[in-house]
Amino acid sequence: MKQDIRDRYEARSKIMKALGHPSRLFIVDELSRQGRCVCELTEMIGADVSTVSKHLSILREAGIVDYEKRGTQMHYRLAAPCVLGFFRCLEDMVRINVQRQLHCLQDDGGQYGSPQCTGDFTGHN
Amino acid sequence: MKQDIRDRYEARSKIMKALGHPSRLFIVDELSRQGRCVCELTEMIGADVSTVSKHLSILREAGIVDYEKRGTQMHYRLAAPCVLGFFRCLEDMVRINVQRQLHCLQDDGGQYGSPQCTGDFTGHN
DNA sequence: CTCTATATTGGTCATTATACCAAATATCAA
DNA sequence: TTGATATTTGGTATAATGACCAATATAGAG
Repeated sequence: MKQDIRDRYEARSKIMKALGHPSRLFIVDELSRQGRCVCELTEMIGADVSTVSKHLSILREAGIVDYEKRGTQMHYRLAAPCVLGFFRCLEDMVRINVQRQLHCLQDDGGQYGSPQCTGDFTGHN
Repeated sequence: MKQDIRDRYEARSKIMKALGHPSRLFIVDELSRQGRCVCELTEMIGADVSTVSKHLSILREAGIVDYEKRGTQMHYRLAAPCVLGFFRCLEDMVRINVQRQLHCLQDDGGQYGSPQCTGDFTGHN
């Protein structure tokens, strides 16, 4: 793969990577409802404030969130609302994956259009 | 955060994580045009075949791709076309991020609606 | 059956991510 | 100025990723 093309995918994957953590997905979801300070998000997530602050810096760096200083606190908000469009797809896929996994406990599939049953959810494949 | 809610975000983030790698984003993009065997994708990416095979297993595990055995080769195809909807958003964000970075070299921003300029793209902040 | 082409899996190693604590910074109140 | 609150950054230990090579499995050709 040529370098410029690789760079393109590199830049895109950085954004996907920023969304590839449960706490960060939660933050995006929460900020889509309303802006929040670090302390509020920390409270909701239940991790150390430094951990949450670092998650926010990753989201900032990816351009997904924005912040504004308000007195002693930082008020974060969603900067790229288009990522919310991902959520519907994610939910659908999670649902389908669960069905696939259940199905694979009975049928070992193997073709297009039916479960591949190659996952490790059975503990043995 | 309660356990069941955490599990929800965990399942979603697994899918985002699967898309958080340049080669895997490339694979999704390529498979959106046409199905491909591992050997073709390996050729295009230019990595070891075992590396590409592992990338494909991650995409399979996330339910993003499907495969079918065809003689001695495995024919992969896109199983979750909805992820293609992410690409437009990614491209827009990459463009905006580049602009933000350029702008930050001149203006140090700091408020909503303007660049945050907190990234490390300058090498010193 | 044997050889070749295609894929996957296991092993190893280097790199990156993540979590927490401690320390530093900044703002506001007293 | 001092103290309290909010946030970020540095340090460190641990876990997860990612890349390659080697070994294994499978299908088709001869």
